[in-house]
Amino acid sequence: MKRLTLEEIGQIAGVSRSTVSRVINDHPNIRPAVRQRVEDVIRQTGYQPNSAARSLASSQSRVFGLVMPSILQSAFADPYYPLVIQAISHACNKNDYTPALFLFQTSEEEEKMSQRIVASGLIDGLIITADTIHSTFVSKIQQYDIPFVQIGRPPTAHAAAISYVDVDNEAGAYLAASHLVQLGYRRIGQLATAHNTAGADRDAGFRHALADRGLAVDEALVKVSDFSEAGGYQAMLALLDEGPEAVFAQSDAIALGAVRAIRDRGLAVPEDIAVVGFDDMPLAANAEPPLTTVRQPINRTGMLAVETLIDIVKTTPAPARHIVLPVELVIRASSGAVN
Amino acid sequence: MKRLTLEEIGQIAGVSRSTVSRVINDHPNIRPAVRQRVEDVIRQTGYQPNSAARSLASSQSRVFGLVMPSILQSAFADPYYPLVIQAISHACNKNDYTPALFLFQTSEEEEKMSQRIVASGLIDGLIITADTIHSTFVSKIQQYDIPFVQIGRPPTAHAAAISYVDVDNEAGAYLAASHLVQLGYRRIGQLATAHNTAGADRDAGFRHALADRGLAVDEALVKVSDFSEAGGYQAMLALLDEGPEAVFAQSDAIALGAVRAIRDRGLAVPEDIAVVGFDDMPLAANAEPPLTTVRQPINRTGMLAVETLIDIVKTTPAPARHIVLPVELVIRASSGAVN
DNA sequence: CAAAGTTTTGAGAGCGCTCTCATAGTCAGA
DNA sequence: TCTGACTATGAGAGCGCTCTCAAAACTTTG
Repeated sequence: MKRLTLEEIGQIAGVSRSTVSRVINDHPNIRPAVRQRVEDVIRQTGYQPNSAARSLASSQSRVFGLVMPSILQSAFADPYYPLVIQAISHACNKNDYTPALFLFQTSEEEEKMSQRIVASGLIDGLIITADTIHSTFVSKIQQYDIPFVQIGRPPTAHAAAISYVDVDNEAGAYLAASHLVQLGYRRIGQLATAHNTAGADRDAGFRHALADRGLAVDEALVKVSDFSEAGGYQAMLALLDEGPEAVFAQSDAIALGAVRAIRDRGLAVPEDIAVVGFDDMPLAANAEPPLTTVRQPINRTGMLAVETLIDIVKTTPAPARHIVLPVELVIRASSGAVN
Repeated sequence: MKRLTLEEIGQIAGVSRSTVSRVINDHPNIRPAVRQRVEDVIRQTGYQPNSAARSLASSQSRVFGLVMPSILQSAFADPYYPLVIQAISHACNKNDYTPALFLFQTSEEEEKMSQRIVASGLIDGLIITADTIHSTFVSKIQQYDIPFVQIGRPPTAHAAAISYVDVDNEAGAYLAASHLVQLGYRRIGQLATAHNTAGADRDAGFRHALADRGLAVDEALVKVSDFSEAGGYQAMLALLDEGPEAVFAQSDAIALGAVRAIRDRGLAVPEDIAVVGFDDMPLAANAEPPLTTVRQPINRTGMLAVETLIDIVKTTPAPARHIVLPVELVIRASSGAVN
């Protein structure tokens, strides 16, 4: 199955290379009959334009890089990332872009790859996620003129200049915490996370909710975890010593770990301690008890990240775009509101 | 930061484009002094060869496609896949290849993309994983001359002609089941899976182990699950009615679901029912109780898949390579062997 | 029906590399 | 010092597209 060229397709269809190129790129001003004829030949031969030649001539590759600058074992264990990857992959497929994956496990790896990513012309734009507050990747990438969008709000200092797609973490946490207050719980704990803006925003929402209802936040009831189930388990064990009535976990994985810890101490959810999570991962609904949680639209997040990036690539230089998607509270048994 | 070309690097270093090209591609027969001078200029300027031009001229892109032909929600929920992706990404980084991600959620998506993947020249080779027995992707791809390796054994009918990297699922299951028999359990159940060769091989190992020790397999004690925690939970619920003393789960996620089901019925692991998993995911060690399981070398699997593919790309046509990696039993508390 | 405009098509250069082939440079041996 | 055998370097074609510009084919209009 020898690979054909534009020239050969043109020969078969009796037109020039240029005309075939016009048909492929959907240019106007082609006689309908000619367009039809060319399209038929393309379909029959299964012709696919050579992407190297294309990107050399047009200087764009239709490849996006999906970058996760600081992937730790524990970070990738969070089922959130596979879902994001899936969403982005789907959005790329739909828009005729190819997603290339760049995961960095060490800073040497990051260092080595950055240069390649930025300067080889292989990549038209970057979607950056799983970035931590202390990461230097974004500031490094900003020095080059490669377009990028971040998933999740960047640290405040840079947020204005960077395009990003985020979910309304603060509102979500506010919803979750308010829910617990309204159910009558007073000693409300939080399983928080560090070094990421999502965690910071969820923390802020949690605090606002309590404050708005006249409750003081007892710092002893706030424990720091990572985003894993195991982290949630450990943090909850510590929290249990403080005798909480309810707990807001910053992710579903953390919440599940918390539930396990609570039960291992011989207590029941929600009878003894109510639990609310965040994310609404598939496993939240299947958990025992089903988890009250804050649903975030991962698919839309991925889709919008890709579409925004396409937009930026087309119109560079463009003002930074900031998209914040709404979230919703999903009430299930773990918070004690339904039985 | 304008992008430089070979020609310009040559000008700065006082040599021709050809010589610079030789330096970059590590050709012999360059005076050490010249090579040094050129390398200095490259380093100082941060020059990166344009990858489109490179692949147009050399007709290879140094991009591999990572294909998951039939990704269901539940399949991707298995923490196994993120780890495989991570391993492959790492191996690609190391070997100066870029991994492009192709996840197909529907067969239309698969259809649309296959042609692009195969004929556009963007991709030098394919790593295929998460393929089911009924998938048609591999047979479709075989009609083209694009090199590929599969992760996991293909169905027997095609296995001989296809290069793959697998782990010794049968031996692992044999180890796991033997372990349970040796501990004195007799009514040993299995939480199995369908439509995948790994599951079939683990099933075979399970049965051999029982047979070798004179135990008959009670088919009522074999329940089919998918690879998710929720699936394991449901299947275990069904299995519990048959009164098993021990259970071999075909994955850690399934095992964790099983543990949850057992406890929900008020029974204890391992006191009432022993549980053994497969995979040795990070969460197996952190589970409560820690999970006895079969460790498979995911990192090596990914690394070998990439290295094998590189080899095949270089030497096409090449005989199919079959690599089967050893696994080992990791004994923890859930099987009742340690307390 | 000719002139002027408009639409459609083709020719040709060029994108930044690789790779072959020819030439310039180096060195040993006579 | 000159010749033959290497080794090191450069020139040039070509990879398969896109895109500009000019020419050809058609329309419209006075």
